Amino acid sequence: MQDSNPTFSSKSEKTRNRLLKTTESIFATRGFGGLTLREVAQKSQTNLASAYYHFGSKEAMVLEMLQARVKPINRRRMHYLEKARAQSAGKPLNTKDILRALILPIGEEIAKSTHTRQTLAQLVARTFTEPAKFIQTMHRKFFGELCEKFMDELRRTHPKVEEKDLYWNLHLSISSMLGALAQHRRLKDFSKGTCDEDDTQDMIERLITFATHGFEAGISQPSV
Amino acid sequence: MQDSNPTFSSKSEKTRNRLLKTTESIFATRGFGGLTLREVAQKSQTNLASAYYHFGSKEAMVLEMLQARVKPINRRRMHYLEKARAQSAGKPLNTKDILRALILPIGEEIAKSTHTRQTLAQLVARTFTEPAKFIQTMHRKFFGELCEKFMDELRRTHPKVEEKDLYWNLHLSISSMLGALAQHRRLKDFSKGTCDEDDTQDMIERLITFATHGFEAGISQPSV
DNA sequence: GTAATATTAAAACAAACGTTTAAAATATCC
DNA sequence: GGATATTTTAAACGTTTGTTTTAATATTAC
Repeated sequence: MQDSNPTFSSKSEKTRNRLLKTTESIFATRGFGGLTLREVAQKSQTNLASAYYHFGSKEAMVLEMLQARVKPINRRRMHYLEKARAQSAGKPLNTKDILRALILPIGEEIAKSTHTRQTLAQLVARTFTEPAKFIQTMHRKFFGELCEKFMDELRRTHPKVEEKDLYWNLHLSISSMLGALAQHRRLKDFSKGTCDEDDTQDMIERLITFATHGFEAGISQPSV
Repeated sequence: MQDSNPTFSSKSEKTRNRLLKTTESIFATRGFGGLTLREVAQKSQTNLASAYYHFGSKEAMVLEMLQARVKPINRRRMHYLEKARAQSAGKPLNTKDILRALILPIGEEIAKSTHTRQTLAQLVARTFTEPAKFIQTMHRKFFGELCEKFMDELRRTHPKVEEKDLYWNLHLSISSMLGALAQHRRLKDFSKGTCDEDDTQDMIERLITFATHGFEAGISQPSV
């Protein structure tokens, strides 16, 4: 078996990236079960076996795509968190600052291009509803650590609030974010054109406000 | 082709219901693509062709299961809404009363049995992320009317708030509900045992509080 | 340029899918 | 209880799936 992660080639990298890009878009719209390697290969203008040459299996291919997408977003989340703490001069952060660090990076990624705008919202949301085991383990691996970092920050901001309440409301905040992302396209239809689904900036701001006030209402002793 | 909806039989109704029950549980955990008729038939202790005899196709079977599940929940939602309005003596309802009517029926259904507790949360959430077209049309059919009823009530409560803001925050409220339901099982793992996933009553109350305050923070002129 | 390697391409594999058909078994009705 | 309609069963259909194999084609190194 060949090395499934060749880094020395330059030409093939393009095929590889085309495959990943197609994988992303199909996985986002139809999920793991709805994604077929033949369609990915065809829409990437290459062969079926080529996908196997580069990734070894369907699972490995989707996994690699997810990692490539999720990692930079989580990096930016940590970046925002640390930046906020640097500016706060040792004082605890606002709930809003913490949740903004959680939500904003997704908005930035969505706003990057028309491609990601249509895709990433569904993609991220899908990783949470997909039942495939490897996605769940990936999830734990990628988000477990991140969640603890955010929990630490929330504990600092709300030192007298019970652990259980913090977990629950962080959970609800994350859920609202993912739910909103997953259903993003449905809003336009649902509001009969009143709401514009393309206004990413607006959505993110609304989400942050929504989550912040929901969070603070859910903990018994709001600190702000 | 036989009638796919025989109502005069009594014995076969049991097989039918067994098929629907199995369909529900598998669809909830693995989605439409992950559901196979062979597995449904096997776990229902009957034959593959039997499923075709009763429903005609995979799509029709899942659709019938969804209708049977969603309809009573929406009925209870309307019931709560009308009850609240009867008690308010013509005055506009609180935001919380409206959102409670939206959220509570799902909690009641979840609390009904251990079977539904494990299943329904995922099931409802999945109808929103599933890409299958027939689910989307069903969705519009079942929830379109309901949403307008709730929008009417929200307009009455917040007469000076812009239409767009109402839509957005109802959207976010629904999203947070579905997101929380979809990820319900993950909370225990995520909180390392701090939170009990089985406490449905607690979850529903938290959800209502979260959504209500998120909603009211998102509209420019809160009326309460 | 030639040998070695990395990459694509075509074809075939077994397994699993939704669906159909035809016959056996069961229940219902007079 | 026999005729009729209803339900269950078993077997097969054609497709499509993920995966493997084998050969052809680019690319790289010397």
